[in-house]
Amino acid sequence: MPELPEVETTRRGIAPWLEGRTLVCARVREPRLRWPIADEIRQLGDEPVRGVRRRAKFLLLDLDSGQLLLHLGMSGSLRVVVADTPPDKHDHLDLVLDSGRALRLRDPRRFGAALWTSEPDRHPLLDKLGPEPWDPGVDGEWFYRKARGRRRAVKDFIMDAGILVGVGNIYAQESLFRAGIHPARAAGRISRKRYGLLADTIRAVLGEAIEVGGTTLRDFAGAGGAPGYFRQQLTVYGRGGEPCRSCGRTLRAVRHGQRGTVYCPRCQR
DNA sequence: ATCGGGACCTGCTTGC
DNA sequence: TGCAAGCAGGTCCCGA
Repeated sequence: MPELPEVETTRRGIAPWLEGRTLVCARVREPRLRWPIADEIRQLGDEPVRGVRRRAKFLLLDLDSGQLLLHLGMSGSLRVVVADTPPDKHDHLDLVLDSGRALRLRDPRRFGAALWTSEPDRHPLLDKLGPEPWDPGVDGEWFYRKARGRRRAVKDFIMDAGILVGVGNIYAQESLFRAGIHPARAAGRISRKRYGLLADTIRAVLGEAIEVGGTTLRDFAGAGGAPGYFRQQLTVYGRGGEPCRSCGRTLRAVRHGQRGTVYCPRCQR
């Protein structure tokens, strides 16, 4: 479900309910997520929430004793609920607040995570991450240098969180279409100029998706339950076999690795 | 060093 | 209508 725009939409939705409030306790119903829910989280009590930030697709809750990291994986979502609301089958974790509300993590596939670090922003999983798409220096020249000698498909390259964070399967396809780049083209065989366009395009696509509250697929909704509206702006994702909105040619759907990929064989080279 | 593939899960859609 | 296969937004880790 969540790519960067969905995570950022979630962050904006939950932050006003958390910041300035005190976390009273955590209730763990199912600790078996991608990694077991950290013991430190179970033992939390009476800690003011100093901030709710995002790094890549992690949500970071800054507390005085350390930092709680939440990842939504493929199917995770966060809602703010009245604390005694009966949990759904897949509601694995509640962070109970002094306001009588709780931040509730739901994740049917359990690819998500709830982790802990006593050193803010220094969890091992954060250390290997590349820059955010909006970080200064992420431009055509930067991509071009990073891609030197690489033969792998540019789609895989831009989805590699060690290179750049925040580009998942939906927005990789959308960005490559808008930039006119074939998803299977070798990363090392793209010019500075085209990478410059791609860098701008990735920021534009992600930015537009954040502005409209992300993409609603299946059951994604923001923290308040409102759907995201980027779905209406998807140009290639999920449209294999349908006509290209730019040239009319039939969009091709292929499988690259294990992931579906749709592109226009005429507009993307 | 770089890469491709498998693995982790459940639920919904599709096709026989 | 029932059942199985296929597919889904992420990403770590392994072996080649």
